[in-house]
Amino acid sequence: MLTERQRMILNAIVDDYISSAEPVGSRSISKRGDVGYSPATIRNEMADLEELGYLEQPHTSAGRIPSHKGYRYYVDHLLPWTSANPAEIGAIRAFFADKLNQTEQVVQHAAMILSNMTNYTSILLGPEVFHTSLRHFQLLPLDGNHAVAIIVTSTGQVENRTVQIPPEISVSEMEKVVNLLNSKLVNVPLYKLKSQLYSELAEEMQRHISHYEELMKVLDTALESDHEQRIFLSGATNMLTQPEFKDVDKVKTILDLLEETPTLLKMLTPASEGAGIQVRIGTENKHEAFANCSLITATYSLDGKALGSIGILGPTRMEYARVIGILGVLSRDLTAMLAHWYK
Amino acid sequence: MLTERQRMILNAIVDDYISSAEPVGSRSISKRGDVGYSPATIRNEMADLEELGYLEQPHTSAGRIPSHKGYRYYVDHLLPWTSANPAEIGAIRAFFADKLNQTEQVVQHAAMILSNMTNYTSILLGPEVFHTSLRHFQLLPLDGNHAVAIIVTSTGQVENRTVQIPPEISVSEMEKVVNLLNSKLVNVPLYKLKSQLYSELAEEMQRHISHYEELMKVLDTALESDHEQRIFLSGATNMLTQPEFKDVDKVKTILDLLEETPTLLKMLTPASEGAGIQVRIGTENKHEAFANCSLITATYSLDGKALGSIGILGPTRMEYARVIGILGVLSRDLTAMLAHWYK
DNA sequence: GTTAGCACTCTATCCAGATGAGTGCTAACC
DNA sequence: GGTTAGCACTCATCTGGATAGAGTGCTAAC
Repeated sequence: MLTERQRMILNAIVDDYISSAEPVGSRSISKRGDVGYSPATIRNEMADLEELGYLEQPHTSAGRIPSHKGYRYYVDHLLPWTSANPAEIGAIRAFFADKLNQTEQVVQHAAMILSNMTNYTSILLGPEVFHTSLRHFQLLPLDGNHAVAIIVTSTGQVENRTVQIPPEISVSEMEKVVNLLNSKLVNVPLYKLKSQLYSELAEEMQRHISHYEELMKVLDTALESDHEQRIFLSGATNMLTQPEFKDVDKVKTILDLLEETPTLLKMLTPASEGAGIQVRIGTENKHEAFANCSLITATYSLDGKALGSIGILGPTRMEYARVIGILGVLSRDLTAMLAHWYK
Repeated sequence: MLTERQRMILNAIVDDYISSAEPVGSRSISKRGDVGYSPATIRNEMADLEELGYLEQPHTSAGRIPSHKGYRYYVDHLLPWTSANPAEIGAIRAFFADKLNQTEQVVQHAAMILSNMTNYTSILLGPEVFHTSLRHFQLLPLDGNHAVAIIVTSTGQVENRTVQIPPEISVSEMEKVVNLLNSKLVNVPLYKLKSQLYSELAEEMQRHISHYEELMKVLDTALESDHEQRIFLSGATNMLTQPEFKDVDKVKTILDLLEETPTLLKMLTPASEGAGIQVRIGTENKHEAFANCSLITATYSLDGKALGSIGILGPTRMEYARVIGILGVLSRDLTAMLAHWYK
């Protein structure tokens, strides 16, 4: 258990280090207006805090920098969990007032806004497939052999896929099948579409429709879920402006990881439903490349179900308070907008 | 006019520098098996080549590096314009055999293949809007107030956009209009859709349809061409592995430019139709940030019209021969595949 | 409990000299 | 005349030592 003074000093050190990226010494802490102690006193406390594991010393005669444990304590106990400041809130609101477009575009632009505002890297996960269902299915013939299968989801996303139509299947038959699908599969979650197709419709189709085999093959590819979750990245190069990443090799491992969609997906998937804003510091992110990074994530939702998430990636020395404020406002607004938009 | 020996020496220097990224000296050229002259002779020629502007010296006692003019000469006159080697061709072919999906996915994956094969950054421009026309238009109601406008193009791309439907417009009226559009606007190039709507259909609609004003507003947004051309980037971080970009600041200006879609678009748009493979060296790219980069582009087409283009961005010291070979094979195959796919 | 003072530690920076790659020039060679 | 060996010269880079400065830990005084 830390004393009040230790908490204050730890707070001051983290704050200082966040803005300077240099080890902070006892003198500079002592000189701050809000700290009424001499450097010597601060030094004693710093030695204690180091022994407790909250601070680290790069070398004997350098100042202290917060350890991961120190950041963790800072985030959990010292951070002012304020909302974003009015100017920032204004910018976010203006963005939503402006862009009442389709979900995906909003999400994409939100990523840009975020990275511009924070100067960190923003990662957005598009509306999640698991919680969306089929609203409408359609096949548009392109020519004799091909058609576009169009799937409209409950969140208004449109997925499309070109399929090959065997010549022996007639247009009228195709139409019959599409109607059947629309009457039976609407409101079924996307990821269940295929199993549902086999369990509920196969029998009926087999009775009424010729060329059953070929048709099923077409539908199978049409409903193929390449619904890979969409990931929108913005401001990846902001990493390059951080002094801790002035080493090209280090930054490369990070940027490479950012190009790996599956990894990002795993990272952004919230640990527990509705956990609100999560902060993962340094090695708490499972990846070695992110050992010196922190990731702050929030989710946005529709009908109380998490639809996607928003993440900000920066150095462990990150402006936690500000980012958390902005993320909070944005995720709330995104949720509100989706609710209003899709009732 | 260069002598044969000068050409050979220039060729050797460029080759050497491409693989080493270090200024090359007379001795190392002399030691190559295919050059039968002593360092002194080479030095004399090098001095001449420098005077002619083909070589540069970073400082007095360093070796020579090719100037932009030198690279240009190399590309125009010395380069073996061979095709890619069998292994590379095999990899490309395997990719096309595997991925007979929709155009956009193919393009996206092609970008990845390219950057992996070359270790440079690949930039692909998706099928171009100017040369595609409307194949089918459709409005799918989502709820009382919204509908998804779906535009299928002649190349099989599907664009979609959510629009707001004023309550006073009835479903049957909407259907009438959609049918009208499909009968009158099919095969009209996308970028002409809106003007055509006003010039050819406005009058007829005004006569037959109530709520004309509101309807036009809906159609106007529905046909809005946010057909921003799609750009697929891959391997942007490969830039970081190049020794000439070990300076974080330099690489940042490049990566930042890569995030600017409009700039890339301008760069990748071919200077002249059907120009085949183009090589832009250093400052020939209009942007300062690319002063030390070269961009090699090729186009792929359908019915003889350029549909999109493929680009490889690397340092001016780039493996021109190899990249050109690979790009040639890929653009031909992409063209062939599109032709086969959409007849 | 707090603070001033001081010796100590360690890094970063600067400078001088050594190193070596590579050139340009001259003179000799074929 | 073209080619090459030899040599002096240049210049970036590397090395090691000296120095400055930031910051600590400890002790003693307040």
